[in-house]
Amino acid sequence: MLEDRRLAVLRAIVEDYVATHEPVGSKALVERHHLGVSPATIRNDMAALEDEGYIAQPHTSAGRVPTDLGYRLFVDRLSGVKPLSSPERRAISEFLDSSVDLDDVMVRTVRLLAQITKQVALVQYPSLSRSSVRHIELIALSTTRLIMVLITDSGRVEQRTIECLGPISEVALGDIRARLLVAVSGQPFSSIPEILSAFSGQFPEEMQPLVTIIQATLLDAVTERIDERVVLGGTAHLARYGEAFPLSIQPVLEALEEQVVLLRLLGEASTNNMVTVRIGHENPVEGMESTSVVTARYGIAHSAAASLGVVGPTHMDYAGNIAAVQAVAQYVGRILDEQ
Amino acid sequence: MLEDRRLAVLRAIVEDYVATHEPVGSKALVERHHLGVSPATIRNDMAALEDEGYIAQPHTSAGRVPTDLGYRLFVDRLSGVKPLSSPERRAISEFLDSSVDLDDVMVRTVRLLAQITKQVALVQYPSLSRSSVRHIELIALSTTRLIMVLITDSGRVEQRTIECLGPISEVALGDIRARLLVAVSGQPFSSIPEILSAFSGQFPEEMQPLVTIIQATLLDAVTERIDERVVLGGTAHLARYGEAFPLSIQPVLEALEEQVVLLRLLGEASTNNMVTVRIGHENPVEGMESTSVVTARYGIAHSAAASLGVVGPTHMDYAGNIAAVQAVAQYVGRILDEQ
DNA sequence: GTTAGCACTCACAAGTCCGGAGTGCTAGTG
DNA sequence: CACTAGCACTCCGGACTTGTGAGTGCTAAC
Repeated sequence: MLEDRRLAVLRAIVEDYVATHEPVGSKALVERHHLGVSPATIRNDMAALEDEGYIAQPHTSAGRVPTDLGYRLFVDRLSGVKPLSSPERRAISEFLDSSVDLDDVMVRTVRLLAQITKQVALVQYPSLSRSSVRHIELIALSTTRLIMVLITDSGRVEQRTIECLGPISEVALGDIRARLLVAVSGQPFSSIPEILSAFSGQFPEEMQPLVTIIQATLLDAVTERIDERVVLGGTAHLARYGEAFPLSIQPVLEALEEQVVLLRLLGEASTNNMVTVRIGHENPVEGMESTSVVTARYGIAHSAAASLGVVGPTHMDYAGNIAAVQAVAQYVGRILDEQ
Repeated sequence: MLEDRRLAVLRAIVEDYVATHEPVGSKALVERHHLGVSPATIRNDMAALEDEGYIAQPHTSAGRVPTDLGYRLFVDRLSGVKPLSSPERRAISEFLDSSVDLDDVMVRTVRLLAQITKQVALVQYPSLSRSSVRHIELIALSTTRLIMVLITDSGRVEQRTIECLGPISEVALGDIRARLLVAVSGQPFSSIPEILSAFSGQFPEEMQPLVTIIQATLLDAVTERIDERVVLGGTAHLARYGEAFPLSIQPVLEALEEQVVLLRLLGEASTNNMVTVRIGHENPVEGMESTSVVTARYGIAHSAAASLGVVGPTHMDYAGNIAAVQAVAQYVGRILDEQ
C-alpha cells in the first residue's frame, strides 16, 4: 500500500515534469493528480524517494526532478504503452507503402518517425548478410576503368568502380564475366569468399592482374556491412529544447554527425525484439548524458535485422515514443518483407 | 579621398563586427585600425554611412552594426579573396582524391567544406543530362518482380524495381533485354525518349504489358533529374551561434531538412562560374533572413554542372568562405572530370 | 500512518542605481 | 573646408537590493 503510493508519486512527478519541464512540488502534485492524501504525506514519500535516488532537487527548497534512475523505474514498472491512434497507424502504413526502393524506405521511415515523435530519428539499414547473388555484371568504361555491378536476390544493387593499371582487354573481361557469373550466381554472400579462393587458378598468367583486382573488389562488396549505414532526420526538433536543456545542443548535433556514434547509439542487438530504452548516462556516448534513446530491432522475415529509434531529452514522453518506435519497427519490417 | 575613407570605415566595421559579434563604436575603431584620424571624424563618416543605409545602431547610443546592404557593399567592393594556405589546398586535394564513387565524392566534399568553413555546407549532385547509356540490364527477382539496372558512361548506376501484374516470362524478358540493349546502348539520355517511342511496336500483342512498363520505367530513369539531390553537413556549427543569433536556429534547421529549400538556396544557375553571395533577406527562403549563403557552380569538363556552398550567419567571414567555396568547387570539378 | 501548522530557505522577478561606452552637436583650428 | 576637441546627453547592462512565494523539514496532534 505504502509502496504503491510511492510509485504513484514517482509516476506523477515524471509525468508532470515531462509536461512542464519545471521542478514539481508536493502541493501542485496533489492538486493535479487525485491522490487522496495531503501534501505533507506526499512530502514524506518524496523524501523517501529522494533517499533512494529516484528524484532530486535542483536547489534546496525547490520542487523535485526525476533522476535517470527515476526515469528508469518509471519506464520499467509504471508506464503502460499507449497505442497509436488508428489514423496514425493508417498514416504510417500508407506513407511507407508508397516507397519504391530500399533507400526510399529508409528515408521515409526516418521522416515518419521524426514527425510522429517530434524527436530526432535514426534508422539503420537492414543487414544483408543473408543475401545471395542474383547477377553480376562487369562493364568497361574506358581503357583502364571498369565498373562492377552486383545484384542481390533481395533486389539490392551494389556498384564498384575499378581502376586498372594496364589496359583492359574486352575479350578477357568477357571471359572473366562469364565464368564469374556461373561461379557465384545464386550463391549466398557467405560462401563467396570460399568460391573466390579457387577462382583465379583457371586463368592464364597474363590475365592474373585483372582477375585479382576484380576478385578483391567482389570480396570487398560482399563482406562490406551495409548495416553500418544509418540515416538521420528531425534534427530541428533538438532546437525546440533550447530552453529546457540549454548548452548541450552543440555536442549532441556533433555526435549525431558521426556514423560511428549513431551505430553505438542504436546499440548492440537486444536479444529479444522488444523496445530498448537507454536513459541519460546509460548511453555509451560522450556528450549525450542528458539524452535518452528509444530503440527497437526491426526484422525481415522474422529474423532480427537492424535497429531504428529516436533520440531526445531525458524528459521525453516515454510512453508515446516507445509506442511509436515499436509501431514503426513493425511496419518497416512488414514492408521490407513484401519487397 | 573622403569616399575612400568611408569605405575603409565600413570595411573596418564589418571586420570588427564579424570578429567580436558586438556593435562597434568610433573609439574602438580608431584604436584597432590605424586610420589616421580622430574618433569624431569617424563619427561623421558613420553618420553618413548610416544615412545611406549601410550600417545601423541597435539602440540609440550604441555602436554600429552592418546592415545587409553594408555586407553587400563589403563583399562587392572591398574584400580581397584570401587564398587558402598551401597545406589547406593539399588537404583538400588528398581528401577528395581518395574517394571511390560519386556518392563518396559528394559526402566527402560536404564534410570538407563544412570543416574548413566551420559552417553548414551544401553540395548538389552534378547534372547528368549529358550522360549516355553504357549498359542496361533486366533481371527477374521473382515471378512478378524484376529489376532494371542502368549504367551510364560516367560510371553511374541507376536501379529501378518493377512490379508486374502478371507473371514474367523469362524468354520474353530476355528478348526485350537484348533488343533494348541494342536500341539504347551508346545513346545519350536526351535521345532515349524518341528511341523508345517506336520501340514497343516490334513486339507481339501478348508482350505489350511487360514492354510498356519497362519502357515507362526506363523513360522515368533517364528523365529523372538526379541534380535535384543535395547533401548537407556541418549542422552542428549552427549551434555555435546560439548566443549570436539566438532564436533562429530552429527555423533554419527546419528549412535545411527540406530538399526543395536546399535547392532554392543553392539558387538558379549563375551565368558565370564565379562565386555568388546572397546576404540576409536576399535569400529566397522563408526563415533564413538572418543567414547568408555563399555558393559556386562547379563544372565537369568545362560545362557548368551543379552548385555547392555554405550557409551561415550574415556576420560570417566572407573572404574566407568565398575562398574556400571557390577552391572546393574547383577541386571537385577536377576530380569528377578524372573519374 | 496521516495531517495540520509553522519556521525556514532560496530562487527568481522587480525595482533601483550607477558607470561607461557611444553618440550628436558646436565651436575652434590649420 | 575638412578635421578635431570638448561637452552634454542617452541609454544599455551589470550590480545590488528587496520582496514574494513556492517549497521544504520538523514537530505535535489526530
